[in-house]
Parts: sequence; structure tokens; C-alpha cells
Amino acid sequence: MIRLSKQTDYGILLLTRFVDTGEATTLTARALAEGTGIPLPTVSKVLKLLAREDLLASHRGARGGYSLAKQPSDIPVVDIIHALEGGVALTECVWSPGECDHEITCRVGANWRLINDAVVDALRRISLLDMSGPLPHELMPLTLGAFTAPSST
Amino acid sequence: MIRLSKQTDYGILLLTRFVDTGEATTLTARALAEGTGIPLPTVSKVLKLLAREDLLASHRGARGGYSLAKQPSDIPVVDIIHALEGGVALTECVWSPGECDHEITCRVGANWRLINDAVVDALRRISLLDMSGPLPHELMPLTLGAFTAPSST
DNA sequence: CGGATAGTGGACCTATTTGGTACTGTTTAC
DNA sequence: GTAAACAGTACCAAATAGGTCCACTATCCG
Repeated sequence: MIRLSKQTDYGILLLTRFVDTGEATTLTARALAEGTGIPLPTVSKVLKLLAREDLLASHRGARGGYSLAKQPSDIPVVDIIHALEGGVALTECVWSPGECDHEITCRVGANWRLINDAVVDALRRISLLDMSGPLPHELMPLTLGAFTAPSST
Repeated sequence: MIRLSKQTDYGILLLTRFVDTGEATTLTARALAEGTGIPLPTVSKVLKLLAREDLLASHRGARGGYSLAKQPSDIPVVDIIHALEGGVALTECVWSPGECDHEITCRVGANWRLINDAVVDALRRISLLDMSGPLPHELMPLTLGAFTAPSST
């Protein structure tokens, strides 16, 4: 089963809380933990990772906490994934080319790269704002026109 | 890092060998192992899984082996992934809904489902034949038109 | 100033998954 | 009947993910 890590899942969920409470709001890890049921240390870890990649701004000290560092519409889902699990590389050779023994004979690699790029690109176009809203289907069809030949582009 | 398992990677590679050698050819696990450098037990395991999902036809006994069960153009990549790692479920709630505590408050789930469907759909449109060829880019751009509002554009 | 609150960084442990192996059948060609 | 080759399954080891904890630093507030 190919799936995102739980951390990423938590991350998205936590970030939507910021969107819900208003973008400027500062929330503490503790409050988030209580609000979501996710254990505090874990929440803390996830928020730290998000802050490190500048998706969240951290405020230390008493009455500190975290707040969104950008507009929700300016935070692509792919950035969240990147912050929490390092990236998207469907196959090893996409991530670290040159380590595969099947070298020249393997034409599959190039194709994986294209597919990978397409997925990353789609994930880049989806923002936190999109994710946090109950998007009407008419407005969010997310069609993947795969393997169509556009002689134009 | 979100990635496919090595087994899936092997699977695609092995399947392309069948395409290369002609679709009707029967190949043994041993021959494949020697040809690819992948250890025999592992090759065997992967082929078994592919046969179980009817992507390969197995021929037992002496002079047996495996052959493609369908035309390469009729084997979507998503089926290979399904055979070798069980499926594509970006988040847990896509796979087994109802187990998440964040129940009603979580509107994210529905969106993940849409994204997941889109990825699966793209992977369904790419065939083994596509993967095994050195596809010219003009013929295989794999564009994902994500989150475009169809009404306006 | 001092205490309480909150994030920071990193170490750490455990459980699960993955990658890979082995072995005992069962089927088939010759 | 024997050898080749797949089938099923159990198994082990290494890697990764999930989660916890602690010592430290920064900030607010009285």
C-alpha cells in the first residue's frame, strides 16, 4: 500500500485548524493536542517540522505558540508533504539517479520521472485552503489528463 | 519520502522484459533473475504475485515459466501496483473509512479521496506498453490539470 | 528579578513494515 | 520416474515510522 505517513496526515489536519480559527490566530501545541486528540509530543514534533520549513511561524515564551506563516492559499499541499516526509519520489531512481544497476537498459526510469513530476505538480496546485474547505465538487474536479498528446504545449 | 516499494519497482522492470522479448514468450524466474541481476528468490516472489493477479500466466512443470496474460497495452500500471503492494491509499481514511477519530470535523478526508482517485486514474491510463517504451515526450506529457475551476477557464 | 509558559533540538525506544531467504509441496515434460 | 519449474508459506533481519522524553532557551507577566 502506497501511502503518506501519519505525520503528514496530522500535519494537514493541524494546519486546517489554523485556517478554521482565523489565519492570524496563534495556537499552542497543547491546545492543538487537546483539540484534536493527537498526543502532545507528536503534535509538537509535527509543528516543529512545519515551522522549520516556514509554513508556520513560531512564537516562543509564555503566550507563545504557532501561527500560519503565509496565507492558506499560498501553502501548497506538496510543501506540507515535503516538510513532513522529505519529498515525493515514487521510485528510487527518481530521487537518486545513478545508483541503479540496470543502467541503460532501463527505460522505465524516465517514465517514472514523468509520472512523478505530474503528481508533484498536481500536489503543488492544491493549497491548504483547498484542503480545509468542503470544496464543492463542481469547483474541484481534479482531473488528471494523463497521456494525452497535446501537440500545442 | 513517499515511494513505491522495491517489489513494485522490480515488477515493472521484469514485466518490461516480457514486452522486450515478445509478448508470447515464456520466461523462467531463473532466466529473469540472471538477466536482471535481481536475486532469484525475490524474482520468484514478485512473479508469483503478478501471476496471482492474472497479469502473468504461469506454466508449471519442466519447460514451464511465465508469460504475459494480456497485451502490454491492456496492463495498466495501477494494476501492477495493486498486485505488488495492495493498492494506493494516500491516507488511511481513504482505505478504511470510519476508523478515524476526527470524524465529522475532518473535511480533509473527502479531499484526499478526490486526490487519491485522480492519481489512481492517471496510473490506470498508463499501460505497461507505455512504460516499457522510450516514449517520446511529445506523446507522453502526462499533464495533471488539478484544481482548475472548469466553469471559468 | 523570578517563575511559569512555550517552543527547540536532539536522543531514544519500540513496533511495524520491508526486503529477502528457505523450504516443502505440486505440476508437467520427456 | 525424474528433473524442471511454479505455489504456498513461514521465517528472519534490517530499515523505517511512530511516538516519547528531556535538557535548554526565549518570552511574558507580576
